[in-house]
Amino acid sequence: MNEQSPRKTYHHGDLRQTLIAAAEEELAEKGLEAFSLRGCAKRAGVSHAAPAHHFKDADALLSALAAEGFDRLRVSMTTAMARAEGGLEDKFVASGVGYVDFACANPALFHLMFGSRRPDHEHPPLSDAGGSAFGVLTGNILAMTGRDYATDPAAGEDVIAAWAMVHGLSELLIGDKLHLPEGMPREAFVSLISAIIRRSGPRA
Amino acid sequence: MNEQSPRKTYHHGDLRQTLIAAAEEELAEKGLEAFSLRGCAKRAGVSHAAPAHHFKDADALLSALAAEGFDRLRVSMTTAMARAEGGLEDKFVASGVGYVDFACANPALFHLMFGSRRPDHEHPPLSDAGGSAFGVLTGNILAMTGRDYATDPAAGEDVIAAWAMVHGLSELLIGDKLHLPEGMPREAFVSLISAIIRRSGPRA
DNA sequence: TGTACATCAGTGAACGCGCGTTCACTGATGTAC
DNA sequence: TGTACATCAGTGAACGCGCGTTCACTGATGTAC
Repeated sequence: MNEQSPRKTYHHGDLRQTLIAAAEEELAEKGLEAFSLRGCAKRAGVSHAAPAHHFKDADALLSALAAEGFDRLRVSMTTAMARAEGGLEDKFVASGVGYVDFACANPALFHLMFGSRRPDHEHPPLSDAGGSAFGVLTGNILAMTGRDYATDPAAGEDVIAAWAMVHGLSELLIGDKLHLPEGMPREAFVSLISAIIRRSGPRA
Repeated sequence: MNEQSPRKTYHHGDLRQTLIAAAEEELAEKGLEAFSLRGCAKRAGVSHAAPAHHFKDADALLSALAAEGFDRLRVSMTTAMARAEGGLEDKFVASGVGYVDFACANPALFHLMFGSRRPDHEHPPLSDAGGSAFGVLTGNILAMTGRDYATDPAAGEDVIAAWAMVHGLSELLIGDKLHLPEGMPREAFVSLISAIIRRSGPRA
């Protein structure tokens, strides 16, 4: 759905979801700084006043997009785990690679999710999605150490260390701060970040 | 120098530096998304056309501010190291705490330095300042392992691991993603992040 | 030391732009009877 | 099944706003002689 292909009906049908997709495009191309509701409406092929029927303002649209981002982050982590061979630690490392891969594939969205105060992170659809992604990490720590983050304060250090490591890798890669060899093969890349993520894991 | 206290002379004297300070205020209060050159000029107490004599555009001003940020980041790291007691590893950990402290004290500036494409990171004043801060980290790795990042590819993993960990901690803390206990004493905070940073350090 | 003049730094009015918001409207859909 | 009506979703013109940019200007400073 875009401005090139005008709709046949007066009503759109699924403008809400179309606007979220348009917002992702807008964000990826213009960045958060130049993001505008009018731009999203144009991409969705509707008049600039139409979005008001679905989202109170730009921040509400960005909140919905961020929630979708957290869902996709969770899926990226669990998919990578499901594909991984080996033991619990290998699953844990794979989930971290999934986290980093998501960030590298969706830099602007990742930035919205973690580096912006525009989405309302207290709003249940968003906080729930964030909590579910976080749950993948705490679940892995629980499986490896037997310590439950929800009830055992001692699990905190393991959880923070693992999260900070994958998050830092993601941010530095997105910001192109790590000058990795040009055209580094995927295999070597995964091997490098896996070794680093493993280092952040719970103590044996 | 601000709009409350009008200058006595027609010429400002040091508008360039005043504008950088004003830009930092503007950034901290409004964020990158609402940052404007007119706002900086107003804070500096000059007409909105005056900055053009010192900076080509807003991005040039932000580049100068980012360079200053990297200088201050480096100082935060080296100061923390100088104060630390113990061996090389303790110095290394202290430099990481200095990194995290800088980020927490200057969230908007940190965001400009690492999360924005608006500053020109290739411009020598900025890339040099960034390189110097990075040099503190590689210097510590060299001191601990004997491996020189500049010449020894094997040092890369240690450097990336350490940087990613402190950077990830910084971002998560700034974004208020880690729900640390309310009013956690400084000592406990330092102890927690020190343990985590130590985990990312070079292998014994 | 004075004077003339070039250059520099800051002013303030004017401009066009894209933004969010409002509003009366219209076309489409759903529901009561 | 048909009709009347309420509600919903999208339109397009209008608004005021702050933005960056341009421009002729003016006051201050530096320099040549």
